Amino acid sequence: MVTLRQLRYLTAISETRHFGRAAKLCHVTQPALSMQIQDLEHSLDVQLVERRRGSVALTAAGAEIADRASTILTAVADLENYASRDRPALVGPLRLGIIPSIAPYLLPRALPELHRLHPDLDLRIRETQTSALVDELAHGDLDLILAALPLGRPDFETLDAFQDRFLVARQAGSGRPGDERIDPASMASEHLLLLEEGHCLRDQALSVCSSLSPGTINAFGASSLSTVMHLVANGYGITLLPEMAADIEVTDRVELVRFTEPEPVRTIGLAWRRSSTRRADAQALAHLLREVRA
Amino acid sequence: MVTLRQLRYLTAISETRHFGRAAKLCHVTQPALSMQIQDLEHSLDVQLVERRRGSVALTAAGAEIADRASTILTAVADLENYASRDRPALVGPLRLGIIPSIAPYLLPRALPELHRLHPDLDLRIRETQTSALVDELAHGDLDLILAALPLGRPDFETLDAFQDRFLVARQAGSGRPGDERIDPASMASEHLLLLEEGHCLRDQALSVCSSLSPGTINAFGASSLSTVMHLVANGYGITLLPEMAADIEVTDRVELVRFTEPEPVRTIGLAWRRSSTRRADAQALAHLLREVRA
DNA sequence: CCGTCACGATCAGTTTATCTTATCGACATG
DNA sequence: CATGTCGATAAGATAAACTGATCGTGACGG
Repeated sequence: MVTLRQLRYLTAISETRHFGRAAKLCHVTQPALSMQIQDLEHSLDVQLVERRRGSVALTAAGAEIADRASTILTAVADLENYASRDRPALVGPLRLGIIPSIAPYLLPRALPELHRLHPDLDLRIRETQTSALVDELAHGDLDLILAALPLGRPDFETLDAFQDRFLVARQAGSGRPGDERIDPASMASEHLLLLEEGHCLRDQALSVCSSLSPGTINAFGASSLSTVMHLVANGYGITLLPEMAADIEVTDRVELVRFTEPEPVRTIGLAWRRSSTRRADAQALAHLLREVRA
Repeated sequence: MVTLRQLRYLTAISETRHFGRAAKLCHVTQPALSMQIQDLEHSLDVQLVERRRGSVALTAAGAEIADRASTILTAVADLENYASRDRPALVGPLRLGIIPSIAPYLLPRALPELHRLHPDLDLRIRETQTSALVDELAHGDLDLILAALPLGRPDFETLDAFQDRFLVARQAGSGRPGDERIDPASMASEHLLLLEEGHCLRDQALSVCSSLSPGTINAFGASSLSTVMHLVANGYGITLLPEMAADIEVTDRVELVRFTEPEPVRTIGLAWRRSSTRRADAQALAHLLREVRA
């Protein structure tokens, strides 16, 4: 009979590729884990692990089973959390993922408030790009992510927090006086600086300026908005700046111009696994985010 | 710590609403089951079952947890089956659901052949309407269903087996000679006989004859095609007959007329849970079904 | 009003599962 | 060839789970 314990041990093997370390991960001794894996192999009648000199590897079947096991364990974890579904929101551990184009600008304002209003919240923050956050959320390594929506994941539930305008940032004094608004279509001739591949902000900026020919795009994307803005300040080009970053990234060597109506925006919101029970947390957090932004 | 055993026992309670019978279902004694349920309630810190005089009922939380438990147990069962994924197809137990407008016409031809070619197949057939089959497949009570596609379930994988033409069946001699084909739009004035609500064939017929006003539809749907055809034979109206039923349902008091091009068809195919490992079975079965139809 | 029944809870004792510690054997590496 | 790493195995301890007997409560019938 397959047990959850066996599945847990198998996923530990899958993560560590090492019996000893997997055992430590599961807080048991190595023989205990070895035996459970053997039991699992016998009850499924398939070899799951290749014990080779030097290192272990999962067989094809082992990888597939480990993958399914991981899904099942996440479902069980969500079931366990469901019990405490009507506890007050924002209490206890919460693993929150945030994309890099939000975290540095929102956290300084949100964290003090969050700590003041919800002192019992044990927040663990992870900052990385959307695709990694999505994977980790699906896998159960995160409880909630804050990113630009939509994510296109039917297994997630989402909640819009607010809209964030895109502005054009250019070197101070480089614009003709009097042109107060910029038409996205008119940006074709400018030198647009962008983040490197993988940042959703890059894709959003490109879709705002869809008329740009690929040749005018800076091939060497920067890895942080801060770097991009320093380039802008020194006249290397222009960029699209999310409004929420304006406070922090804008110096007096840079000026901001709004787009013509309808102004392009990105929708910032929260997402969680449908099977998890984080709606209350998401709603409370979204409310707080709207507050600190105002 | 939640265990699969506890989840199994809970689903048994959910199905039987009775500790004793649930225990029998799980092949344990009642105290064993009672204790596991109590353990589960303690580890989730929620009351799952209301022990009332006379009968037991699940609490709201209990119902939700039982539902999740059932999903998890299905996933585990599929994981267990995955091990034997590359065994020969159509061997061992296979629970197959078939809709009523297919089963009586295809089974007489398919079953002998199936038995001849796959003597080791232990086939259990369930015949009921699509919606029930879909629920049972999702729940893990069936392995495969044969129905009119699409089913609109992203958690299912499907395989088209063949197309089945719709024909018009009317009382013999009731048509004007020489009109060899019927235009779906021209059926507005006829008296269309249909199966009762819930049969997908009824909905398909209605969509073929979309121009029909609701008033001309027979309000008292029959519960079997056979009954409908007897009504047709006696001049009570006409009906749409799937071509595969023609052999069996058509007598010399009934005549069939084909529709004008493009002839309306239904797509018959197989569906299984994405997480299960029934593609090989489905492919083999679809192949055999195409053979016996030819 | 009391005996009986149905049903879930509880208890005691046994069986089974799982764990730990100690050790083995195979294979590297210096 | 000594040493270290790693997974398997063995023996005994501990924990989990089960059975069979029994209890307590409420329903029902005479």
